[in-house]
Amino acid sequence: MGRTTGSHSDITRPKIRAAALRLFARHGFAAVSMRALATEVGVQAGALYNYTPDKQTLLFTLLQDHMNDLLEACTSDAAPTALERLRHFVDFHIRFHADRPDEVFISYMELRNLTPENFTTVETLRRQYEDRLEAILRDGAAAGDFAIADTKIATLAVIAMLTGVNTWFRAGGRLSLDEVIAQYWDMVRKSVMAG
Amino acid sequence: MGRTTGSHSDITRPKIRAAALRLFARHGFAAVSMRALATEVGVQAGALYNYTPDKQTLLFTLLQDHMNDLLEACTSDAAPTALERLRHFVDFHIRFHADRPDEVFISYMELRNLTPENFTTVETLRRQYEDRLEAILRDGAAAGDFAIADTKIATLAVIAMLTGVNTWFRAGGRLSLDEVIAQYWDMVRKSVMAG
DNA sequence: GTCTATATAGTGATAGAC
DNA sequence: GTCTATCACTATATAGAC
Repeated sequence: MGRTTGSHSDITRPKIRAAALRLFARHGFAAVSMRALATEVGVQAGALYNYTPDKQTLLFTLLQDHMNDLLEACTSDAAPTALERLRHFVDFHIRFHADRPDEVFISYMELRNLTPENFTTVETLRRQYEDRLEAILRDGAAAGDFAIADTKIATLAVIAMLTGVNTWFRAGGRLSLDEVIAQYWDMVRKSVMAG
Repeated sequence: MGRTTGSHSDITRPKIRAAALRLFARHGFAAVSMRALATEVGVQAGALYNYTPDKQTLLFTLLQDHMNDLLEACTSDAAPTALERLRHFVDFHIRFHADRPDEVFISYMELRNLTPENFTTVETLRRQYEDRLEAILRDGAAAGDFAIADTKIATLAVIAMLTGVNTWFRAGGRLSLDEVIAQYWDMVRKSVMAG
């Protein structure tokens, strides 16, 4: 391939992505204008449309990519027991989400700003992630290690608890991420354990 | 007092409140125009300004009222043990929030659309509510009934888990609210209990 | 208290020069 | 690929008639 002869695509595209994540998380999708986004990137508003057909697609791409990253990173743990796989899930979930506060925030707050079709797509991916945890809980319950009345509710309860870390955790704060994970693991483990 | 001679204040004010709650929850504060709100109420846009000085104050009032209602309803339980007070808190929290899905949704999603001063006010009220739960957990830990590494983290973990019910629970669904509360109480109780 | 009309500013998206 | 300029529309908030 020849030179890019002045193309800024490789530079501008990631800058748009980073600026959109930051601004959408800070002010909300509806409150961020394409002009404000362009200013943050350092281009004029019209130039953004070389990278996205419209504002909606820009939001959808951010959310879809985030969910795909999550599913790809959430590898099935090879551990033999459900308890060990649950421990791995808790550790993974907190770490992965703590690393991407803006993506996580937008993924929860801006779902209602997706078109119905785009919402369905993202929702399907989210459901797949929940199913990974539910499978662990069901296995543990079947083996008699866990005492869970309803695995679906337990799944949602655990994920809500773990994702809640993002609302307050800041690196360099009173507690390290390892300490936080240790306490959440203690609480999650006890909450599902049998007698 | 005399007649209201044609005043619609007693009718229009609650209609504005109800319409704002519904529309802000459905589409987001920034995405709802004063015109759209007026249409939902059944008046012209200008008439709304007889009831609120601006859109920001309208949002702030909704959130502030919600937090005040929450703090007023969350009466200190007279139960002697921390375990019983915790059980009361779990039951109260889930029921109160299940009754007000729009208020709860807006209170979490639209905090960033408050001015800094208004945000601080609402945040202070939210902190007071968290303190009610933290006091229970601290008492239980001091009595040796609970095994909690850090009461602040445990407080946030439990509240995140309980509030998560609102993201999926719908009256008339597979499970009754009583069944849901029973399972969440089981998980919360186990998660904080000692040995 | 509600209306109509309006001031002032901003919106997403497009066209065409370079 | 980015720019300038622009279209068609919408936004919040206000003024004054009734």
